[in-house]
Amino acid sequence: MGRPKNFEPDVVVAQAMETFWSKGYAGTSPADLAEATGVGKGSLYHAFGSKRELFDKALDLYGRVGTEMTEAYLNEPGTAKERIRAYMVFLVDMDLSAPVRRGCLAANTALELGGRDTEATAKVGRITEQSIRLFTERLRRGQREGDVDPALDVEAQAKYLMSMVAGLRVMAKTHERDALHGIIETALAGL
Amino acid sequence: MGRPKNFEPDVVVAQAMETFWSKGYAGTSPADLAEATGVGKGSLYHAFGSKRELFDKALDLYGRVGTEMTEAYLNEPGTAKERIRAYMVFLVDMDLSAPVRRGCLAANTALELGGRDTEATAKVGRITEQSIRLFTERLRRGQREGDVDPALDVEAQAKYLMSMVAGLRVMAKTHERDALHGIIETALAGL
DNA sequence: CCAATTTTTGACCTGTAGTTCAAAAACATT
DNA sequence: AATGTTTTTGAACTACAGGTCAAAAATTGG
Repeated sequence: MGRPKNFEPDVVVAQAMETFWSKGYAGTSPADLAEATGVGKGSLYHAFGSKRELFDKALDLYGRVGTEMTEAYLNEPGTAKERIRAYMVFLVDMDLSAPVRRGCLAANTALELGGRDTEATAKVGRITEQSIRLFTERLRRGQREGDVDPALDVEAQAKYLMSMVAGLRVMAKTHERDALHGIIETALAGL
Repeated sequence: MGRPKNFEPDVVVAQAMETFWSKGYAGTSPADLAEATGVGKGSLYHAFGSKRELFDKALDLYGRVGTEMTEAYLNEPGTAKERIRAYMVFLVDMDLSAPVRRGCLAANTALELGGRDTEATAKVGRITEQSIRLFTERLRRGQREGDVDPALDVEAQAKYLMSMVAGLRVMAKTHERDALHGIIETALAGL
């Protein structure tokens, strides 16, 4: 009962995510969010409480979608190295093909809010850990299947790969496709 | 002639740099800058024109200081690998020992303003290129001195190292010293 | 159709960002 | 000490950020 919502909360969160992604947290105003979602400011506040709470949901969504994509890429047929390379190339190409170079929402948040905003930082930390876990699992599987050196310290390698991904997405703000692809090859030479 | 300034512009730029570094560009208000520098808002505008122009000077200073430090670290006695490792460890430890995790001003700027603000992005790009050049030169020297494989593609390796540094400084927002040092070791295993 | 409930709308409010400016202050020169 | 020059000070101003609220609108149940 009651008047029905004329928007889908999930799609509003997704639209908000896009906006925060493009403009940053501080750079996104309630008016921006209203315009991006097509929902009135008042309604947004009624539904989500505050800009910050909406951002939290957006960041959660980003983490879920990112995890799904990572999982999907890593688990397609191929060796661990091939799949990790494909994943990195995908990320870089995605960054570069977007009209505005927005990088990684989690990394952006870490750099914009990190240190001051403990909750946001913790959330980014969890997203990061999740990615590291996926890399770890994929490398272990590679060891079982024989395409990854059994002596490799997979935990250390996974953290290294995570760091690599973060670095690539920073570099994507200033560098071109060829340079980035070259970095990927260099980074994976040891695998 | 005329009333003398009661502040050193260079010092003010340095203080502004620290503030932007800690709080980000959008997160730093003119009032913050006045407090950090001890100079009245009006005087700041009189001397620097706008928040944006002051930020430009701060970013330039950051680039110069960063380049000097990189040069100093890379050129102390030791092999290329040893010196690059020492430099990375230094950066990470510096990030971690600061009371507030502020990362790298250039990377922060790239992520906060990158894509929208072309001039800031270009400036970050130049700082990045400078670092890459220093890595390249140090690796070449290593080749001459016999501690770096002569077959190594030093340009590609230098870009890779730059990306690594960027990644490490993002990771420094959420991870601990041990993990970061581990990443450095993994990253340098191929050298 | 009335009551109860929930959402929307749009006006409104407080605080601060970013900037400007007029007047006073501090110097050098004559 | 009067003049010209440059800087400081502090108030003032516009715009917008972030958020609140009262009233209207849209629904369901009785």
